[in-house]
Amino acid sequence: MARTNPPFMTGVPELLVLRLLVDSEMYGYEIVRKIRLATGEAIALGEGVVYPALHALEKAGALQSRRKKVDGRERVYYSLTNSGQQRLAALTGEWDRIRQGINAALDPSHA
Amino acid sequence: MARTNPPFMTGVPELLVLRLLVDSEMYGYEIVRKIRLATGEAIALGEGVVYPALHALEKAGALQSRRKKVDGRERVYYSLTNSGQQRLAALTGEWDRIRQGINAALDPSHA
DNA sequence: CCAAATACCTCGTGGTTAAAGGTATTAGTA
DNA sequence: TACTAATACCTTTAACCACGAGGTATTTGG
Repeated sequence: MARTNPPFMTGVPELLVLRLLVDSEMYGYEIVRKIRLATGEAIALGEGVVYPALHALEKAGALQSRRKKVDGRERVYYSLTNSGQQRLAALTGEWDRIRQGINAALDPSHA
Repeated sequence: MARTNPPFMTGVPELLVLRLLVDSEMYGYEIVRKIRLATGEAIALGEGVVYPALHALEKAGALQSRRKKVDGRERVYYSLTNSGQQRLAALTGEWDRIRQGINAALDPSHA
């Protein structure tokens, strides 16, 4: 339904997924939980956001996946490719640019 | 054409327009230029973004406008309403929440 | 035995940015 | 004088993507 398009979230799922996978390979369900934790509950992405993001990133060559059975339960583990690391670097830079620009505009000291 | 949906820009035009109008009333074309300046060239919004944003905000009751002739040239000046100030406060808070969440996740110290 | 948690997935909606194009007036310049 | 750039307003089209809702199957815990 997506009542309103939530502010400031464009590109955020991709950025967070890429960032988390720097530390270690992870599976989708795990990523959903880790995003809540890593952002201090500020951002909670549903599975309907994370899974499509993972598929898109893999299709784009930024991630690779392997299936693994753990405790008789099937998981799909994702890890960063070289291309994914570059993508993360680019996205992080873009985030810093936008963030600084907005904060400069918000800063009352220019008035 | 919007080749790709640019990262991190959802809600940003609305936020910046509201913020600029705190200082003084302004007209559309002026806002377009001020946004470039206020963000240190980090963000450049076209007229095709700013004008629709102004209309939407006015329709929502966050802005009010008055026409004014300056040097024989017609301008539409916008200013914040009470409702607009509240909206700005809410959006600013939301921006801080998201920003802090993302920065926490990006911070390598958690690894 | 049954509910909740785990783990994966897809589809539809709709809000939002952005580019391109359109009109009209004024200022500068060659 | 003619032409271009700048000022100032606007709309339409298109693509994207986050989100919610819903769906399947297995395992764990009470």
